[in-house]
Amino acid sequence: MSVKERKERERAERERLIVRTARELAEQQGWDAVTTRRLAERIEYSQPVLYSHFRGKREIIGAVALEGATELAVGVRAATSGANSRRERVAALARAYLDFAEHNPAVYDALFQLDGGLSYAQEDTPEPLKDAFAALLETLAEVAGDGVDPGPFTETFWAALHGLATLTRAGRLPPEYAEHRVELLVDRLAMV
Amino acid sequence: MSVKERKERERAERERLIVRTARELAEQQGWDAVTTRRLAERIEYSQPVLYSHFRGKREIIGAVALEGATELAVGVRAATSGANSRRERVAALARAYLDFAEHNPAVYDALFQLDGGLSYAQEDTPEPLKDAFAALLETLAEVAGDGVDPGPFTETFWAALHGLATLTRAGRLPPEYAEHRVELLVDRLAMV
DNA sequence: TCACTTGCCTAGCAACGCTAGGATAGATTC
DNA sequence: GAATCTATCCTAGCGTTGCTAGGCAAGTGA
Repeated sequence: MSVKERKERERAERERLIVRTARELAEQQGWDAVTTRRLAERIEYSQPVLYSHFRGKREIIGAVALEGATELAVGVRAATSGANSRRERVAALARAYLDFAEHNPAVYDALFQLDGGLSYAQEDTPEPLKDAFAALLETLAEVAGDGVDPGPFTETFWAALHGLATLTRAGRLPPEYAEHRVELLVDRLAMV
Repeated sequence: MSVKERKERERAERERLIVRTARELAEQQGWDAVTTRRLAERIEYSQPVLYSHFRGKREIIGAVALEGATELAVGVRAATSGANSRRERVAALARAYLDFAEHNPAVYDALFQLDGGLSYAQEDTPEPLKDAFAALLETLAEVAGDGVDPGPFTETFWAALHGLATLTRAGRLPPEYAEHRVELLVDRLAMV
């Protein structure tokens, strides 16, 4: 049975290779450059191999998104755990979120801009996505304010961060006041 | 010379037809369905005719975006002009913005999600885009708060609205608390 | 009437996502 | 050790995309 196990291991390894390569390619040249042909060439297999691991390009994007969600959650928790006041925690959360979006634009797109075939905000939502939201909720719940439901409050704060992240990166917002905008968000939205 | 004038008129008319048709098709079936072939068929001309008006598909998206920017500005100004208090004006602005995004998803995408080849937040930014931002600024400047630059404040508020609009429509936010989220944004961000 | 310009269409290119079907290499059986 | 069977992977190709070259025909001016 060890032959079968070895093959399964190799197969899993190749799947990780596909996701990693897709991510690298997307970060280097954008998702438009991630074609099935180019991706296949980079992993040194033929195109149809991709389809033995994923239903299609969409599912590959989804796999990158899930990887990103896990990292985002880790990043946010790491940033907030080092802060001592509620105000500092919220600011750290905002900066960690925007940093992630800035330094991993392709992954961020896979998560929140592109169609990766994932379901959001539902029962069958994949665990990494739920957990990323939970990471935000943990810090934001304590600054929602009296009588304000932490869920919708987190959603609103998150939406604001998402707007800043996407509009800034798309060149729709001038970069000079970036820090000022974050301060505004933290000081006004959070009840600290 | 009247022959030449007639031809110019007809040409301008056909250009409007292209933009209008692209917009209709995009609203009906999404931008993915707006292929040059389908678009050409709908306007009852051949594909290359499109390229005698626009450099490519991107520029057609850009044209739809500019049309949308004008309408968005009109909508926001109409909504705010009917409100009597600062609080009401900001709330009306937020609702008008989100209504526009909800009822014209394809146009909204052309404006803020897709690449229409337009430049934003710069000197050479097309007038309709500048004016749409100005429409937001007019109402939001009066609630920025003491010592807060209205520009970055408007940018921040806008980003929050944009986040709500896109995440809601993409199914990333549950629809049930939509109104609650708007209230939060208005009550907290604006100094009313 | 003839030349010329203008405007449009047919046909085709390279690249896309995805798939059918055949070849080959390895495991299993006798 | 030879034969068969299975699983794995590749070649080739389909239909579609954005975009363009080249030719035809209708209308303009001499």
